[in-house]
Amino acid sequence: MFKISELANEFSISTRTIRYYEELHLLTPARTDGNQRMYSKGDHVKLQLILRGKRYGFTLEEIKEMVQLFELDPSGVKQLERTITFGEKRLNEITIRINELSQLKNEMENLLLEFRERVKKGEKT
Amino acid sequence: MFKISELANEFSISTRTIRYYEELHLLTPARTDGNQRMYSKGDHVKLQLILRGKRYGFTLEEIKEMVQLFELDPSGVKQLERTITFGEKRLNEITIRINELSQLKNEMENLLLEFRERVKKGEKT
DNA sequence: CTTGAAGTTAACGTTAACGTAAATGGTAGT
DNA sequence: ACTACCATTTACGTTAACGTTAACTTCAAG
Repeated sequence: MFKISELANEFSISTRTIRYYEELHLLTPARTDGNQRMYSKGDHVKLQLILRGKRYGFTLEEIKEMVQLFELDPSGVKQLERTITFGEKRLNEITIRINELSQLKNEMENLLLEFRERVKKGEKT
Repeated sequence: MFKISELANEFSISTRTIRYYEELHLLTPARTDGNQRMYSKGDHVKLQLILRGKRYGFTLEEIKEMVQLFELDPSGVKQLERTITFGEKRLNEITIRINELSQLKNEMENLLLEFRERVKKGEKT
């Protein structure tokens, strides 16, 4: 169990941000006797997912869907199948992103090689 | 050479967006006799880079630096070395992102496997 | 040479994702 | 019980990244 400031410190975000995620129903911590938020290990994992999602430009709304995917315990098979379909879509998007990023990486690597060549020649002449 | 609406259509963005990128000095198209914007092949490439950068959550300010990296033709060796250093930093960031994304991909794949197992069992009993 | 589509600048509007401040309540150590 | 610090809600403020509107100009087709 974590207090809000503990999470904030660990992830280097503000408590406001964490409470904001609760406003959007991305997190739903339990409360203590005195009405203070108590975050479980599961909340901790969810917050990690949220922050990771943000780093790839997903909106909080999109992240909400992904987080819900991780917390769902669908009972009916119909619901399960819809969940799988949605998950596969997300997975495809992510695969595309990985490929694009790899391409960008290659472009930058080539660019840097060119530059290093130029430095060499500049030094030798 | 492209007109602004041609670029907008090709990339499915608004002309306002393209002009906004010019406000931020991300693009600097030439002008026709009648003061209309004409985009070169180089501008076309830059716009691709900008949109790709956006998909990974980079801000336009950050993208500006990356785009400038691609258009720089540094003459002095000192400047070249600084450019390389900067490029290497960016490259590291991108590598980290690729790794994180791959991890997320694995997690989702496992999740989907679990779900598919559950569907199977649900069908068989 | 007119006419409609597409271009221009300037300026104000909008939304997501928080920041910040105020007023107040809870908690832990002495 | 006092102190210092953390928590709470409410509400207004801020910034990036455009959208939208207005008032006009330029281009291309007939």
